[in-house]
Amino acid sequence: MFEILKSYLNRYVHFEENELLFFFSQLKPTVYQKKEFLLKKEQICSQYFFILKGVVHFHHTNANGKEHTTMYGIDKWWVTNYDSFIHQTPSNINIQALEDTEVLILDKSSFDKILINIPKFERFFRIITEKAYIASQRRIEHLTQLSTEERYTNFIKETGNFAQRIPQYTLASYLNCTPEFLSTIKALKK
Amino acid sequence: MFEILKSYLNRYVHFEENELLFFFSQLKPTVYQKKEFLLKKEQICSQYFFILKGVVHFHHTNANGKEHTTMYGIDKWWVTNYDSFIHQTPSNINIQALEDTEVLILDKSSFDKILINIPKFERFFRIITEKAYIASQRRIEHLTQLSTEERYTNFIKETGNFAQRIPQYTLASYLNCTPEFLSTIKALKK
DNA sequence: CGTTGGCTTGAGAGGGCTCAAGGCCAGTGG
DNA sequence: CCACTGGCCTTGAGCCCTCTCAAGCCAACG
Repeated sequence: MFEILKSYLNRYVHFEENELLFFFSQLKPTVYQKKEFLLKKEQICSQYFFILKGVVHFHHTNANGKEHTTMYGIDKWWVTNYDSFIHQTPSNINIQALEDTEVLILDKSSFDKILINIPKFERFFRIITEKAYIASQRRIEHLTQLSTEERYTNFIKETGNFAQRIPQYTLASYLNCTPEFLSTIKALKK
Repeated sequence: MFEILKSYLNRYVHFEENELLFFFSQLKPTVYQKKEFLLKKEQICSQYFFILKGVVHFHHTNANGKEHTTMYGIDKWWVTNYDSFIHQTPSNINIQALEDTEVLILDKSSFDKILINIPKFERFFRIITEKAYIASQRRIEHLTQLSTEERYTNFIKETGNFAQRIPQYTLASYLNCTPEFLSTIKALKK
């Protein structure tokens, strides 16, 4: 189970065996059933999740009462609500499993402890965060530069058959359009 | 000149005097005139900028030949094109001064050297990056959840009179609308 | 096998765009 | 020091992309 994570960690920073063992000792393997919540709105997010297998989505209900997906998390991603996790403030979003999902949980207190004990993990999490930031910037570019149809086409191109694993209404809101319009786009492309 | 940066650094991580001196020794004070480029598209971004005073904007020309501002940088911000800087790949955007702008420049090679010599800076840049990421996430929320008018009102509320320091057509593209429409919105709000 | 949630289809409406023209400075050169 | 010019902002008309609302369909699940 830790093998997946080990190869992931070593891709960015080289860790010694004892450092890895200490890190792994802080992780709690957990399984969430489909539709189960990893984090609920208003809670303070005290966990960093490494997804071993499955899919989650970040979502919240906006001012007009519509559910809006802001992000997906899949296999081999570290995910958390950064704002809530870092600042220990109430979350403005839910994190919910879209499939049965296996994760490794790192508590905020363990996270802080690891960073103090093994500075290399500062490096590791800096790099992870940089990648998340770069992805976020690309998302903004897509939202502002591409038409809805282009965003859809691009999503399919980049993620392959991932779209078949998620409810279409979540994808619509992720792409920033209505389910009806996404449906129309799909019909046009056939 | 380094006093501003010193108080900024110590806000996030406590540094010893000698660590700060080493860090400062790596920085190159520079002034860019209004309209001068800090980075041009296609160049590899090899510099991290700390803005002491002034304003810059990140922009590029999109497929339809329109200039698009993706981000502003102001006093006391660390800015760079992360994607280009981290991966040492050609930049897809320009960084250009909107006013005469004083910066401290940190080269990629110095950046790498500092991180190796003083691991505390890993912590510092992790925290900086987390903040940039959180801001980026909030920007996505605004783009997807708010109307153009709400985005404008919100921008004014959050930045005060900053809007008066920048050309309105750059703000229009930052808010993801046309200059004409932004002009209409402003007229409506009087 | 009925119910419920998600997807599709279609009509009508509107937010924001395009295109075009006019006005208002700020900067430049004579 | 003034006239000129080019860039930026404004205003308006017409249009289109995407939304809202409504109805029907289908698959999954109790």
